[in-house]
Amino acid sequence: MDAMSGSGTLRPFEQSLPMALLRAREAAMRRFRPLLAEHDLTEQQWRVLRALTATDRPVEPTILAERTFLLAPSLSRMLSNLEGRGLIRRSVAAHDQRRSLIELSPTGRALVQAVAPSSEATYRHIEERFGVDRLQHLLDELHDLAALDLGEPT
Amino acid sequence: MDAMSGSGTLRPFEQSLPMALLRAREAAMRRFRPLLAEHDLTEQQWRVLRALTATDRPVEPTILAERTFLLAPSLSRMLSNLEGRGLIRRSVAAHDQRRSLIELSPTGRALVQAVAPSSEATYRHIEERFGVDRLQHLLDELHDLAALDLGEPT
DNA sequence: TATTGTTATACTCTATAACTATA
DNA sequence: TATAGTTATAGAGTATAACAATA
Repeated sequence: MDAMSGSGTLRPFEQSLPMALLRAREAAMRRFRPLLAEHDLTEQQWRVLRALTATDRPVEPTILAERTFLLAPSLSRMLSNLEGRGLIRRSVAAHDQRRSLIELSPTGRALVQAVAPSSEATYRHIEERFGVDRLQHLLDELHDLAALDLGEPT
Repeated sequence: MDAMSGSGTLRPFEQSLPMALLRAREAAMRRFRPLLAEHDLTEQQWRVLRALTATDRPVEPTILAERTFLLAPSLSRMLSNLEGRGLIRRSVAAHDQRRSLIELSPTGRALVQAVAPSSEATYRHIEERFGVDRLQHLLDELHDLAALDLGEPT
C-alpha cells in the first residue's frame, strides 16, 4: 500500500479533475490579475461587472449571485462597494418592491471596456498557440460537463 | 454599441474561458465540499493533503505552495494547523537547515483514505454520464492548456 | 548577500444565522 | 407565511512587507 495507489484507488494528483480545472484557470488568469489590481478590482468583483456586461437588462441580485458563483451576503456587500465607486446602479423593481435591479453605470461600462483589450489579447495568445477550434471544443466540453447534474450534495 | 458587443469585442460571458473553468469546477466540487466540511477541511487544506498523497517523499513548503496554488504565508499557517491536528509531520532537511520537509502522518493518510471513496464516486458518476474517453481527453486538453506559457504578468 | 520560511497586517471572501421589508 | 435582500459574526485565504535563521 504505497502513496500512489494506496488510498482506495484515489486518482493521481495530476489526473484530478478539479486540480486540472484550477491549474488551467490559473494559467489563464495569471496575466490578467495584475491588470484587475491596477483598477482596484478583485476577481469576484470583475465577475460581477463581467456578468452585467453580458446583458443589457438590469439583473436581480439573486440571479447575479448564481451566475457569478457568489453567496448572497458577499454579493450584497460588493454591490454596496461598487455602487459607492459609481460602477453600478441599483433600482427597485416596479412590480415587486423587495426586488433590486442592478446594472452597469456608464463609468462601470467604461471600466470593463478599458480592461477588455488585455483580456482579448490573452485569448488571441491562447488561440494562436492552442488553436481556435481546439479552444472552442474545450469550451463546449466544459459547458457540457457543467451541465451534467452531478446531484445535490448528499 | 450595445451591451453584448460594445466592449471592444469582449467575448460573451458564456464563452469566457475562466468562467467556463470555474463553472465546471463548481459542478465537480458541489457534492464534495460538504464531505470536506464534515472532516473540518477547507478546499485549500484538502489540496495540500491531496498533494502530499501524490508522493511518498517529504515535500518542501515552497514546492507544496506551487503545486497547490497557495501563497507561502497562507500555506505556512495551514501547515501549523494541520500539524496541530496531527495530520502532517514536519522535519528539517539534513543538508540545509532552512528547508522544511512535509509529509502526511498516518492519521492524515487515513483521513485522505476516508474521503477518497466519495471522490471516486463522483468520478464514476461523471464517467458514466460524460464518458471515460471524453473525460480523459478533457483532462489532456486542460493539461496542455495549462502548459502553454501564457507569459508572466506584464 | 541571497534564500527559506515565518510573522504582521489589512482586506476580502466564505459560510451560516438572524433580521427587515415586502409580498 | 414565504421570499428578497441586508446585516451580523466568525473564520479562512489573499496579498504585500518585514523579519529570523541559515546558507
